[in-house]
Amino acid sequence: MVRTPCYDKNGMKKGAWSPEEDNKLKAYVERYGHWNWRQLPKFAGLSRCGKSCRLRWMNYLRPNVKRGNYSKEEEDIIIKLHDQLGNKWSAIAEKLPGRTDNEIKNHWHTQLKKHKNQNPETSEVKEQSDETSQSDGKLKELLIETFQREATQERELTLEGGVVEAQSQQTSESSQLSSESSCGLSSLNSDYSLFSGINWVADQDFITSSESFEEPIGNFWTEPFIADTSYHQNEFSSSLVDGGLISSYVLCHIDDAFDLFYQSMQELPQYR
DNA sequence: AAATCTGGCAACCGCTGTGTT
DNA sequence: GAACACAGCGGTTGCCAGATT
Repeated sequence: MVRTPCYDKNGMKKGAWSPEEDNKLKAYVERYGHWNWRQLPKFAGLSRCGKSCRLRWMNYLRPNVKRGNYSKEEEDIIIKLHDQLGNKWSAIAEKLPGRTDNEIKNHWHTQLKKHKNQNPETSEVKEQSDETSQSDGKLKELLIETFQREATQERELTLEGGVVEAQSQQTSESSQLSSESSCGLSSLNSDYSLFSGINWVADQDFITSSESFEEPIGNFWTEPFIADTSYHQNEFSSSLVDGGLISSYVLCHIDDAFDLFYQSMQELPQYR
């Protein structure tokens, strides 16, 4: 099922990921964000290339990634969108929250392509008509349902995260600041010299290798996090974060979900 | 029971687009 | 505008598990 682990000439590990590697990557990204995929493995204590880390995170470790068990509705959406968009797997994945482009692509090649060949009439691109409206209606319903499910999950995460956040704030300053960076740093310029003196290295409990870093380690995590403030566009969000009620990481995902939902709705004819 | 075939999926590779210098 | 670095995308491959012979 998976490639056997091996090392390339640069000493980079390839092939299947071990649970230990998964834990390191997950812990690092959740804590510090993916501010630079190329540099990330070094700081996370992984002997992997950045691309490999990104892929593993996006397709497997990322929160809310759904695996297997495609519903009929989801398959219909994939078929419909494939008719419209072709092999734009990332674009198709955007319409199916929780599904990754890689997984959709695999599912297409292993299941839906056959299905489509067997039922060619279902794959026709229909003109704007009553039929289209009907299928768009179903699509809309599914999008709403999916969005509501995602939003519920996010709320649960928010509540859990808020408690954890509040607790960790009491015990450790660094945990508060690091969690905020999970989202904010992701959108930052990769020139991390902006943050000279930052301890980007994962905590030692995430790292088993003896690799050390010579960059001076400063007190970044106890200082105001400038970049992240630009991310919150309303006072409510900011106050929640400032108040320690929720982490900006959670807020980012909620924002993403809203954006995705809004974008999806905009593309339906009756909502244009 | 052993050998072979096939399906499914994780992961790699190479290309492209975008941003920065 | 050229050169470079990086992230992201889509095609493809490698390998395992289960099915079939």
